[in-house]
Amino acid sequence: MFLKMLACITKASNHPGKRMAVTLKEVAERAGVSRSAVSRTFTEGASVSAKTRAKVEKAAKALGYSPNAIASSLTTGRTKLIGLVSNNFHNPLFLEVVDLFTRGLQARGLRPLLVNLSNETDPANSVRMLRQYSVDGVIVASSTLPPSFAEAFRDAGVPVVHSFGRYTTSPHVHVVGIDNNACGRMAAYALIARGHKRVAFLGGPENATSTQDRERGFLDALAGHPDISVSVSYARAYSFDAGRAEMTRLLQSSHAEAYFCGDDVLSIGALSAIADAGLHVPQDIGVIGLNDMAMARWQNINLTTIRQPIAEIIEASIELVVGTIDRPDRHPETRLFPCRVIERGTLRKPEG
Amino acid sequence: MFLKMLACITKASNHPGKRMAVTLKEVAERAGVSRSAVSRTFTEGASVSAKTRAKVEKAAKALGYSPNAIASSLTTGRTKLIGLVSNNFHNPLFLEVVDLFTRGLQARGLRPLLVNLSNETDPANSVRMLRQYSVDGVIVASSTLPPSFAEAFRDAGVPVVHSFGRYTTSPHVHVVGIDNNACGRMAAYALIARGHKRVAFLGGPENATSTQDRERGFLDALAGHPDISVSVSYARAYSFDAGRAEMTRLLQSSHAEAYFCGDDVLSIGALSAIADAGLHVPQDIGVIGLNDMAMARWQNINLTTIRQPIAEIIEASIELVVGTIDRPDRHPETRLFPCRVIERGTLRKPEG
DNA sequence: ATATTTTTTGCAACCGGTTGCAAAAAAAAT
DNA sequence: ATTTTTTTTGCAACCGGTTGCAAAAAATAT
Repeated sequence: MFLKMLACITKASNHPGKRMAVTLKEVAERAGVSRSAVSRTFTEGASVSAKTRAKVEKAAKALGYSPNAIASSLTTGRTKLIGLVSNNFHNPLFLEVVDLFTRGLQARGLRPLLVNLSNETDPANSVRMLRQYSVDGVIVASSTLPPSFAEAFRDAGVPVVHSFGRYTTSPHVHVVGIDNNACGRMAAYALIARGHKRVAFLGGPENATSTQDRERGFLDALAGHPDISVSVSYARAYSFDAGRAEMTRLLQSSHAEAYFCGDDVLSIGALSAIADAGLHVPQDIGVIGLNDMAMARWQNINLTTIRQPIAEIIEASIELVVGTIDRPDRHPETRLFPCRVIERGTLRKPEG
Repeated sequence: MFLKMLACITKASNHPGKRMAVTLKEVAERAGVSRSAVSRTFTEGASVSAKTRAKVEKAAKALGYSPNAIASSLTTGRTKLIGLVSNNFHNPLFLEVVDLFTRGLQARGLRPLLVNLSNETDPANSVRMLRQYSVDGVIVASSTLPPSFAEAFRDAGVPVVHSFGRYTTSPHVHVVGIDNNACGRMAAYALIARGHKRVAFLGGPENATSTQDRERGFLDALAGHPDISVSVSYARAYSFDAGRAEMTRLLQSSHAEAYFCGDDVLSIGALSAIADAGLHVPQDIGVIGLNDMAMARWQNINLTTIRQPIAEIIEASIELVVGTIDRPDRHPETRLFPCRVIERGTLRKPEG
C-alpha cells in the first residue's frame, strides 16, 4: 500500500521532465474511457459520472496532465487572453497600473498579453498581432493616445476598453478614467482658494489628450477670475527630466506663484528645478500635481496632488472588458471616477 | 476602375467589423486554390509559385485575413509566447525591466505573457498555467526567489532563464544577472576607500537571495579590516517605507558613518529618514545603493550607487531563452555582468 | 519532340482539444 | 418485471491551421 503510493509518486515526478505535453488521448487510454469523457471531466458543468471522473482524475494525476488552453480555445472561441496595450512604460504610475491589471485579470482567470507601443501611434500592428493571438479582449491603457486608437480594435471586432482615455460625448468604445477637464478645474480652484494671483499650467506633451483636457478645464475655471493671470507651457513628455527642464526655463523669467503640473512625475521634476534655484516650496512657489502615484507621498517628495483612483479605474476596466466579451454588442460606456485633492506639502494652506 | 477600387475598399473595411475571424478556408475558396496553398503563402520559405501567391495575397487582402497564431501553434509546436514571471511589481526598477523585456521580446516576434506572483512563492500554479498556454519559454525575473522556483519550469520541460537570480556553481537553469557577492565587496571597498570606520549593511528582506549574497560579500571584504566596525540589519522589503523605517530606527541609537543599502529604493527611504533627522548627506552619513534605477540620477535624489546593467542582463536573458527553445538540451549557463560604482552625491569623495 | 529533373499543388492526416447527437446505461416510475 | 425518463457515454465532425507525400505541372536536358 505504501509502496504503491511511493511508486506512483516516483512515476508522476519522472514523467513531466522526460516527455513534453501529456495529451487528452493518453489520459483517455490510460483511464480506459473515451476522449470525450476526459474532456468533460475537465469542463465545468459537463456530464460525467462520479465513477469515470474518478478514473480520469487518477489517470490525469499519474500522467501529470493539464488541459491545453490553446487547443481548447480553438473550439470554445475563448483564449482567456487579454491584450494590455500601453505606451506608458516610463511613468512610475504605470508600474502600479500593470500590477493592478495583472492581479485583477489573473483573479478572473484571464492572462495579460503585454504590448509595449514605445512610440508607435498607429494601431494597425497591435490590432493585427492581437487578432492573430485571438485575444478575447483588449485594454488600452494610455492617457495620451487618441480615441481612434482603441476604436481600431472595435472596428476589428475585438472587445476593447480604453483606460485613462479621453472622454467623448458619443463614445465608440468603452472609456474608463477620470474627467481631465474637471481635474483641471479642480486644480484651478485649489490655487484660487489659496489666493494665488499668478498661476500657470505646466502641461505634458501638447498632443496628449490628457494634457489638452486638463488645460482646458484649468483655463475655463480661471476665465471667471480676471484678476488672476494664467500662463501655459508644455513639457516635452510626462517625465522628470522634461518637468525639470521646463521649470528651469520658466524660472529664468518671472515665474508664476503656483503651478498645476500635468502629472506627478512632471511635478517632481519641477520641484527639483525649484529647489536647485534656491526657492522654497510652498512659500516661494506652489506646485500641485496629478495622479497621486505611490511616490508622491514619499516624505522626501510630499507632493500635493490630485488623486486619480487607479484601482477603481482598473477594476471597472476589467469588468467592462469581460462584460463586453460576454455581450459584444454592449453599448459603449464611459465611466469617469471622481478625483480629489490630496493635501501635502507643496501647496500652502487655503486662505481664511 | 476608380469605382471598382472604391467598392473594394468599402467591402474590405466592412468586413472586419461584421464578421469575426476570416479563415484560411475562406481565403482559399476566394482565391480558387487549396488550403495548403494559402498556408504556404504565409509560411516563410514554403514552396508557392508567384502566380498562386499573387492570387492568395489578393484574396487575403480583400478579406482582411491574417493567420491565426494560436491555431498554427498547434501543429508547429511554437506559440511564440514567453512567460514573464515576477514578484517585483513595487520596485520602480521593475518598470524599466518590463519595458526592456517587452521591447526585446517583441523585436524578436515573441509575446510576453505576464505573470504577477504577488506574494506567491510556490511555482506550481505558474508552471501549470504557463504550460496550459504552451509558452515556448519562461523568464523568471526576480532577485528574491530561490533557484528552485525557476527549476520547477525546467522540471516541467519548459525552457527557462532566471534573470536577476542567484548564482550557483552548478546551475540547473540558466541564470543571468550580477554577482551579488562581488557587489557587496565592491560596496565595502567603496566605503573603505573613503576612510569610513563604522559601516553597515542595510539589507532587504533577510530571505531574499540578493540580500543574503550582498551581505556575504560585504562582510567578507571587511573581514580583512579589523579596524572597521560593521553592523547589519534588514528592512522588511525592498521598499521606500521599509528603508525609511529601518533607517529611522537605526538613527535612534548610535549609527554608522556609511550605509550600504540593499537597493536603490531602500536607499531613498533611508535618505529621507536621514534628512528628517536633520543630518546631512554625505557629510554626516554616507549612503550607497544598488541598481542605479532611472530615479537614482534624479537631481533631487542624486544617489551614489552600484549600477546593475539591466539592459545587458535582459538582452542576454532573451537570447538565452530563445537559444534554449531551439536547443532544449542546452547546458545551463550562468552569465554574470559586471557592475560599477556610479559616483553621485550621497557618498563623500574617496580619500587621498 | 521526348525524357528527365525540379517545382508546385492538393489530398488527407494531424495538432489537442470540444460538442451535438444518438445509443447505452442507470434511475425512476408504473 | 416492464416501461419511461434521465443521465452518461462514445462516435464523429469540427476549430484553424500545417505538412508528408505523391501526383501534376513546369522547367531543363537530351
